[in-house]
Amino acid sequence: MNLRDLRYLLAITEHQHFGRAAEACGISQPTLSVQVRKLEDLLGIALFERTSKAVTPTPACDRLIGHVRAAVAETDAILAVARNLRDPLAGRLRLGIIPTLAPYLLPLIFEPLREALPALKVEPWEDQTATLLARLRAHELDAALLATEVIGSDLASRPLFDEPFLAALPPDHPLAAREVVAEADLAPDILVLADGHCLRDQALTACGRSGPLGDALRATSLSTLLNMVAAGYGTTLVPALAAGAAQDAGIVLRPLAARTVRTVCIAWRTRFPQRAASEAVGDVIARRLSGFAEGAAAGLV
Amino acid sequence: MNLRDLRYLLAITEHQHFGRAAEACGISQPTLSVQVRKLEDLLGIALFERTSKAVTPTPACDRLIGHVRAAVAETDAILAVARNLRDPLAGRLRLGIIPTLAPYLLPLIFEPLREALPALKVEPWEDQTATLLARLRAHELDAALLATEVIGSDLASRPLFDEPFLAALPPDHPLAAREVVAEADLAPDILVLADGHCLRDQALTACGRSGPLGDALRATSLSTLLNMVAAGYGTTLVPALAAGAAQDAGIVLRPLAARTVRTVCIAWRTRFPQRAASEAVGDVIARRLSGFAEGAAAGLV
DNA sequence: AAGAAGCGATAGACCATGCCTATGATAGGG
DNA sequence: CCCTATCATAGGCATGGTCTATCGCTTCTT
Repeated sequence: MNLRDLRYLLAITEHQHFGRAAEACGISQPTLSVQVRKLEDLLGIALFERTSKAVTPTPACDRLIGHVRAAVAETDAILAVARNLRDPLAGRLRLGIIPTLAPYLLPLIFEPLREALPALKVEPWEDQTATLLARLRAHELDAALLATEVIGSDLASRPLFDEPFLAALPPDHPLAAREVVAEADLAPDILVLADGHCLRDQALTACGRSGPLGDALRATSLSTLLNMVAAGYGTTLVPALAAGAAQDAGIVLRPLAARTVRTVCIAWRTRFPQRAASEAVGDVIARRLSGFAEGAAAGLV
Repeated sequence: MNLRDLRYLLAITEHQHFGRAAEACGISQPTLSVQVRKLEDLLGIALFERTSKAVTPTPACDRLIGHVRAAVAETDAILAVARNLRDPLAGRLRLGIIPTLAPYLLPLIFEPLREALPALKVEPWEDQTATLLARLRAHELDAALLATEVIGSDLASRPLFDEPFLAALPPDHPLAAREVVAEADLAPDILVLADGHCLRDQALTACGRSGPLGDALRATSLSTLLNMVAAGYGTTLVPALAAGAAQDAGIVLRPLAARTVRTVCIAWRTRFPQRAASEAVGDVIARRLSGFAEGAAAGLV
């Protein structure tokens, strides 16, 4: 059975006339006759009572016509919904973001995103890198903002901007007196996040420390970590986007001698059909944060 | 858009695998790939994310799939309903019956009809001949039981059985003493039905009367007419099927000398597609009433 | 690390089917 | 009695759905 034939059927019931129904369908009258005859043969029932005067639906046709209308309406709905979904920059984009980035980056990009991609509903999801990648592979996320390059044939990534690290010191810390702090100087009393945070490894690598650390020194969130530093428990490296939050907590920030940065990337499945959406989101973020690294590294107290 | 493609789409979402979905659809895998690709092009959106490992519906597909299921379900419903309607001796038959026949014939044929045509739902409709014919032509009835032959190229009819008339007399009427009553003897004080009833004209013709009649003598139903006769207002001719009702009313019945009958016919539109149904109903009625005329005309008190 | 296997995409050939124009058959009207 | 209107039929054409064979890619295995 063909949807086209169902539309023909509706046209005939509406016009009660083969010629005019055919015209309404944009086909010739013989074609309409043949197709309706075929449909009648297929269904095994007569659908219309033909006279040279009028064409009347049979009782059987009356019984069927409701379902016919419903079927045609549903297919029209398919087309209509598809038309609305056609814009690749429309719909929703489930965007994973690592916890050391989300609270500080999101406020900056919400408004630009809404402005540049009004039809795209970006749904943030905060989790650590490994979890984000797993969810990305499981199709539970469409893209993810990470501070690490993504390797693997099924996933691809693209750098968006560099985020400098800053030395975070208690106000009374000896290093707070310096204009610039060397990364290695932070090593002795550095505090880091718990396992799983990419920031933890990046901080340890930057300051050249690799030995074991006491459990008490592992904060579960950057916010907690900042509070611990402010309370004098030690020092740490903070990503520049969190500078404001760090200063609010009463922390002294200093540029790093080697100007260490981490690169924020957007990652997606290579087969992701709405790739244009994740590309566009990446563009908006990159543009919003262009030049951020230079300003952040230089312009601090 | 094609219904077949929608079924393909459902198969893929179910199996998440082109090869197995193709097998389930009874087509080859390349065909399925091509058709789905065409559907995606038509809709302008990607429906599946293909990997060598898995085939995952896109969010857009998730949005559409409900309508797809509904459309396919409706077309399946069309096929199912058609299957049920295919048997011409199934479904409903709107059967018009004249008022002087309906109350007396219907009790006799209901059970035989149910037995012979269990799938056919006969829906009786009681009206006078002219109205029945109009409704028949307007496709508001499928067949009609009349006491007149039908003329016209759009309608056809077939005799089913002869129904004798009987003389209906008040118990104390002079004619009640006779074994057989001549039709013409009823003329002087005959009572007839109101205009529009075929029985009215038939009774008047039978007894040879044609002059004007008083308004008071025109009953609006055979039941009322019988009560009027029983009350001594006059005489009439009753169709034999109403004999029982007449006797119950206290009327004396006598055979007629000329054995006048009326012929009950079934009428239908010549183009009526379910003609087999009306034919079958006619057969059942004719069989049930075969030999009725002889018995009714002879076997009365 | 290399070969094998599984999977979807592509190419080219075939044929079913929907479409058209021209014509026929039938009924109704001037 | 012809003429018109209507639906049905016939034959030719083109689109498009289907097949088999093959490719490209990924993944598993040895």
